Amino acid sequence: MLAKYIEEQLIEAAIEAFRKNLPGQVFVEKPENKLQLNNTNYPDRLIIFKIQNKEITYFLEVKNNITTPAIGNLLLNKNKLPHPLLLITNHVTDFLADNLKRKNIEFIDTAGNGFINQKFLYIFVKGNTPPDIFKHIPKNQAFKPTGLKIIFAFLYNPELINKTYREIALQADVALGTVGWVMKDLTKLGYLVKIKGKQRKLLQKEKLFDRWKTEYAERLHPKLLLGRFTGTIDGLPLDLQKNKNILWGGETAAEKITNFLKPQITTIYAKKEQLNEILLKLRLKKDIDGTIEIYDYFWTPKENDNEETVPPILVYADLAATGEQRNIEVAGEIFKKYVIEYLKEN
DNA sequence: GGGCCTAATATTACCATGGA
DNA sequence: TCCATGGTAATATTAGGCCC
Repeated sequence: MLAKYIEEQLIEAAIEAFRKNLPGQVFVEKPENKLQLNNTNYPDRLIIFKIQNKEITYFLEVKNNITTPAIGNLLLNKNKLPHPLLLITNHVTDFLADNLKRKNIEFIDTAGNGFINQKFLYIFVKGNTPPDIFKHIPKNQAFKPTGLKIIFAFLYNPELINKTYREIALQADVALGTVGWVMKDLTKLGYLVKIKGKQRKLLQKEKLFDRWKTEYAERLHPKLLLGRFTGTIDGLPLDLQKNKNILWGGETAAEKITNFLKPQITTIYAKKEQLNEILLKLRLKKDIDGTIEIYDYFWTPKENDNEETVPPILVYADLAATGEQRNIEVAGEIFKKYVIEYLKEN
């Protein structure tokens, strides 16, 4: 989550830059009252453009940087809203501008680039560079890779929230000191409170998950990739499955859960130390363009967990991260059917 | 591409506190 | 007093940018 003052600065700068593209034609209003939206955690504000006696209302989605996974999340969210969604971001590169345009995601950035596609107004500007002040915006510890591991551990196993820092560090596979940083951050951001003296409680789980899945895809998921391979896979090695050391993920897991998707990429999550054994058993060959991806199995499975796929929250995050329309639709189904269970407030 | 420098991030080791 | 726990300063590691 961006700090509020940075978010405000981004909005102001982007609007100002956008105004310069159309001098004298744009008026902006920001309603004072925060909106209450059913079944939607964000965005929490809207913006009204008045152009040539016509008016359009947008919900705002503010991002420091926009990436493929973030685009996937925007596609997931934009159809839930009663008004169109306007992305405000630091900088949209030429490539990204074309990509957003193709996916009909409207945006403006601090450099003056933008894409507006309404019946009475069409604007597409790209190629401008942003001002220096927005180049380095600090991130919260909670949404750095180790923090993301901890948040996942809490969402996957809610009981962990009231374990000791040492137990949390062990389960999430991070250092003890990291837990302290992350807990402090989550409290500061309003996702964690202490009740009845010592009990901890996770708040706004859906909002936290929404943020997690975006940051996971951008910051942790790429780090977990152990390699890409080619070969033919008929099934997972049974002995490794029994020990819960190897699971299907991504599109492959989505296919097994929903039967809707025909996977183009085979995704496997496995313990790093067993990679060589897996490659031998499945006869896989390293290939940077291969369609079999193996990721590091970074969490600790629950005792009673006997699934052959990774937890649905991870399947959902993996699908959203691809930014592919066909995966986004299946991700939506998985959310309604499975993910929502993990996000219930207790 | 390699070497260097710097900043960001993660871990380790230690300290303070509170309860038994 | 001892031990478990939460908290944090110091240190190590990693990543990214720049120059040659």
